[in-house]
Amino acid sequence: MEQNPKPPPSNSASLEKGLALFNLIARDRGQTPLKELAAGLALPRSTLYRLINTLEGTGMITRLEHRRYDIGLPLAEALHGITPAGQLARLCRPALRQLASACGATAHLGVMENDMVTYLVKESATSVPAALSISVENTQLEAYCSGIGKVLLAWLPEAERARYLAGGPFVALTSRTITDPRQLRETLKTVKAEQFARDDGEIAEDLYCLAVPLLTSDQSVSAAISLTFTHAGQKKHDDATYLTRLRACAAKLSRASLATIQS
Amino acid sequence: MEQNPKPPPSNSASLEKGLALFNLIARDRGQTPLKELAAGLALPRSTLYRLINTLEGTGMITRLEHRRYDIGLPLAEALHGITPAGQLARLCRPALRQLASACGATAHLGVMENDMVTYLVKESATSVPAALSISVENTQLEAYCSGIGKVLLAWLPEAERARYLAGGPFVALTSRTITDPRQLRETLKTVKAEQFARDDGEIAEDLYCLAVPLLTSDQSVSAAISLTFTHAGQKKHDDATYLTRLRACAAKLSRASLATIQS
DNA sequence: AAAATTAGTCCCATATAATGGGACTATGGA
DNA sequence: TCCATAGTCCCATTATATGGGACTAATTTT
Repeated sequence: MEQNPKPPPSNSASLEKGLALFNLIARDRGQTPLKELAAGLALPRSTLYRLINTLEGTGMITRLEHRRYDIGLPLAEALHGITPAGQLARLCRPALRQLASACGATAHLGVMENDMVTYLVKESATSVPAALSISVENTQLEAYCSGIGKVLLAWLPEAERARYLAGGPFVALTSRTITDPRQLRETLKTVKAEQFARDDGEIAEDLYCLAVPLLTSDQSVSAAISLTFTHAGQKKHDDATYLTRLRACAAKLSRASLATIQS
Repeated sequence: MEQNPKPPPSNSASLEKGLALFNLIARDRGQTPLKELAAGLALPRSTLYRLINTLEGTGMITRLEHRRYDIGLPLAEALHGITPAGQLARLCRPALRQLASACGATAHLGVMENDMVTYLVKESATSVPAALSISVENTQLEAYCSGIGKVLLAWLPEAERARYLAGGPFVALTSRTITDPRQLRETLKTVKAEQFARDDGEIAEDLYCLAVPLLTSDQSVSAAISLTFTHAGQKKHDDATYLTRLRACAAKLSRASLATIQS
């Protein structure tokens, strides 16, 4: 019941056990008594406490009353200011920059927040065309009319998507913007089937954009990336070429979000 | 060059090594190439990479380009929303509640932020006397006129304290408020010498308060705790009695902030 | 208040599992 | 294209994590 690629690549079992324990504590935050928490790990008492003590000694966890444990203050200090979104941007930016430069276009990374797309990264090959000033890092845009938005919507759980589609109205930003919920639903179906989204002038007349998801191990989507061109501008190749590059980039980035303690 | 109490209480060496490595990465955030970063740990390459891979496999770290490593996305997600102040409050609250109840008074925990005291915890034995409504959790009060403020000022590095004292004016809140920087400086000297601060009606006529520091292993101060009584109210014992309890509580809480990876 | 249960520590013989030397391959800079 | 260094893999050795169990401390029950 391990992963297919490589059973155990090369690891340190006791480190892994200790981290698994830490992971449990970090998620539980002192709600559950240790015994119950660690039941799943099936560690002998002796070993369990040895690990607990080492974790505590290094500041990863603190012991609170009633046999409960919580994240340690030193760790909280070391990780102060770290947010999932910030970290995602940090980890993905170099690859997006490279993608943008290789394709002579603008690359974006976005996530869904309150039914809007938040752009976390924007990297451009050269100077940004004027039309592209609509997207700014750490600001939001509507989801229904952008490539990234459509990808994120397409991978949403069905219930969520239904709620979103019912929540219109979808204002037309250009003559090509999809404003009919039924048509949007069909489009999203296609997006999911084809594993990419296209925005052909739906957000601004002269913008063309291709987007693909960043899939996690459980096939859910954490974020999406896109390549945007000005129509007038330099779309030198056909969609397939750009999609290949986008997907290569997505695959590379997905690896970063893969890992978590299993079992 | 270990701690005095117990040389190595009982630990898991490989877990410790792994966490020491993680600690370095978490503080460095990909600025330094691995080799240089881990130089101090003196680990053989083989072992170093085994640890790195295990850390990466559990989502603690991510590998980025140019032999650099950063905090992993899964960890960032697990620890999202955790702040040092929040964690400090969380860890200390139970002990302060107990202290308050045992002393029949109100207990506070505060830290210094931008020359003001931020109150992170406020726990009262019974219903809060009206005079005590001045302090509210997560809001700030001036430092120069409160017990906690004076403790925090007293343990500040000399340069910082000088800057603070030069930064007046110190507005009188009652007839007893210390408003003269020179007198305040003397008071702080006494506070440091006696290891506690007293506020006798300096912030509000009928409030009496005793405060002690939460010392970390390096003798710096992260926070201070206090007991506040209404003068009219129930100060049943003399200062010494309350100070003993305050200090016992402080000692207990200090342990929580002690740990960090040592060299 | 005493007895019983459970948490947490300590010790130590054993063998498991981390170690690290070294060969090998990938990567990336020049 | 070459060279240096990063990173992987393998394996014999033994250092080190393991876990049983005795023991103490802290809680809870009666």
